[in-house]
Amino acid sequence: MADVAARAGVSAQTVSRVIGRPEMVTEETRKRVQDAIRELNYIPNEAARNLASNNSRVVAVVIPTLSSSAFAAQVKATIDTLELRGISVVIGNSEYSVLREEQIIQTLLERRPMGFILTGLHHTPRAMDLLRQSGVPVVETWDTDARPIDCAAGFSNIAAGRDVGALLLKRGAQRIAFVGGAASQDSRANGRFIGLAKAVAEAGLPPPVRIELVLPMSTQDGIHGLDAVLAQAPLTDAIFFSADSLALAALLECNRRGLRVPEQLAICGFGDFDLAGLVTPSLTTVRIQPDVMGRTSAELLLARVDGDEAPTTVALQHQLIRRGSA
Amino acid sequence: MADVAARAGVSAQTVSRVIGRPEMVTEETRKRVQDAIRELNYIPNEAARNLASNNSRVVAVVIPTLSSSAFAAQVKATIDTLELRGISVVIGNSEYSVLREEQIIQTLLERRPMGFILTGLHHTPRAMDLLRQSGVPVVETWDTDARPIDCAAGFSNIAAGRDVGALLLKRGAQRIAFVGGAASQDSRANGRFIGLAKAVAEAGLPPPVRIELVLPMSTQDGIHGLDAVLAQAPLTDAIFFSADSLALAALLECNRRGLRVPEQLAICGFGDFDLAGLVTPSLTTVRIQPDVMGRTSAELLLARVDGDEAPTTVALQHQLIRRGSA
DNA sequence: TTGTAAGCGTTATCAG
DNA sequence: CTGATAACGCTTACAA
Repeated sequence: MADVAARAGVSAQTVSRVIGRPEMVTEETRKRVQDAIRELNYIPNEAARNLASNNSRVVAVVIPTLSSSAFAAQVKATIDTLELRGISVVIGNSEYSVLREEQIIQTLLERRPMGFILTGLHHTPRAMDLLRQSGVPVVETWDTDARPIDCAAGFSNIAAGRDVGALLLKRGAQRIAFVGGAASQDSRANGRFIGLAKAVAEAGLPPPVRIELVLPMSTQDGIHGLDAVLAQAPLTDAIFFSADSLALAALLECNRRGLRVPEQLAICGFGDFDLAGLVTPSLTTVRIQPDVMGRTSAELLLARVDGDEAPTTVALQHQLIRRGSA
Repeated sequence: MADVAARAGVSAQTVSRVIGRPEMVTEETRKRVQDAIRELNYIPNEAARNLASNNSRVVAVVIPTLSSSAFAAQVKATIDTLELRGISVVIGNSEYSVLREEQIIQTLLERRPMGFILTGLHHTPRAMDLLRQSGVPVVETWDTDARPIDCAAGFSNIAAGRDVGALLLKRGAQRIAFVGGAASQDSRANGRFIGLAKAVAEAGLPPPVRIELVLPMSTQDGIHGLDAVLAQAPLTDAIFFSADSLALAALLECNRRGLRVPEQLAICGFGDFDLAGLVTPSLTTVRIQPDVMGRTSAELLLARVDGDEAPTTVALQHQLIRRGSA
């Protein structure tokens, strides 16, 4: 920066201004400085900037995994939104473990991020302490069924589960099963189960059979879930899978086995993956727009950072997509 | 840090050592300092560390998009590998544009990353200049068909395309078509086409029809590609799609239309997505292990940073997965 | 509008 | 093994 200043015949401070608040500098001076910057290929040192200005221009995003198209889409939208403001995103993978999440939060805190975007409302007490003490804004996503630390941009898994239950019942299902990530690892999936169970209970039917898959899970686990359901409750006439990947695998497996969907077994997924509408029968599912969640959570965080009076919870709506499989 | 030092009755420097090189401090002193750190909830300031040590502990990863399971898997593996060493990953989304990539590289350079992991071997001249001048190690992925800036961890798209061509020909295909991202946007897909065209030429057949899709593309585009091929070359008997998502969409559409795969139309994808083996007929495709690429590129970068004599190019092998669709 | 001085919180370096 | 001192490259705050 000193070199640039010398070359432009100004002080370092003026160079700093040209970079940070160009409008504070005469057009002529500005031009001279910008030329010098270009000629010297000067690239500001962000660490020095952070240290002096106490602003990292970094947002930390912690998700359970990147190998789910929904989380990937969410993160992509977050990155795109923040990139426009010159903010970088650092990603933490918790692998569906709140303990790892805590560890990651602690490490990322060293970068003094402008804020955290977390997945879900459930974290270790220590993680919440760390967050609170540091005073960084926190946006929680994917869940609005409990009180957020600070604010949230998500949807109600319970409501979504209940809607699925209602649809399945309306379709005539009597013995509904649920296949999803273990409740202890995935509280969002658990919320969907709770909603489903509520709808089933209200209809006066016995509680749904539940298969808990150990996370991280693969698409293949959809077949394992199907098998587990059929082994445990052979009369099951409808299965709600907590993710489309699982539902799709199961649906295709049913086709292969000659098990008629939805006549013998109705199937409902969650997430509305790209292929959901293309398989036969097409997959009934729930659309949640992870990209909107990614963008909204970023905007909410920015509003918090700017001190705007941001809403505590942005409730995104899920949408039941009724297709052929249920 | 001063507070911690005071509380532990040592100098700030000793606190720094306990954090950075604990082995240089007596066990007793170390313990005292660690207690003080815990009691005061001290969290080091990474920006100050970066500035003083001239080491950002950040690696920049630039990919075309995160909404492709292959790139997501790659990035996940990279994050997991680097996390172990306390290195954070910042992600840039180029949206398949080398211009945006250049812009992103310039911005990320401000963070003085330990290195860059880029996608492909094709970048703007200015981007390459920026990289060279900054002197950061660069690992390029997804392509080994040209000379890397620094080093590469990828596979040969040309070889993969050629293998697909050979398989399709062996299967009896006479009129092969290719559907993939526009060559100007996706040089990797272009490589696959080149390989395919080579195999076809060697067999003495007319060059394959080629449909270029504008990126970013959706799964649905697989159907558009299929339609475009059939419109342009109705006698086509085999299509090579540059991504499984496209191939899967097309395959399912063929099923719906009663177009028999592979009898009337053989289909080959690329990437071996989760569902590839589950559809009927199962999808013939090419496996490339993006997770291995993500891990390997990270390791290669670390080796470069450590000054180890790392190989210039790590050639990962693709694997033809012959299934039912071709 | 521009410049000067004083940090920002840490690590490198050298001395003890 | 531990401590003192001087950076690291920039921005804030104030002065001119």
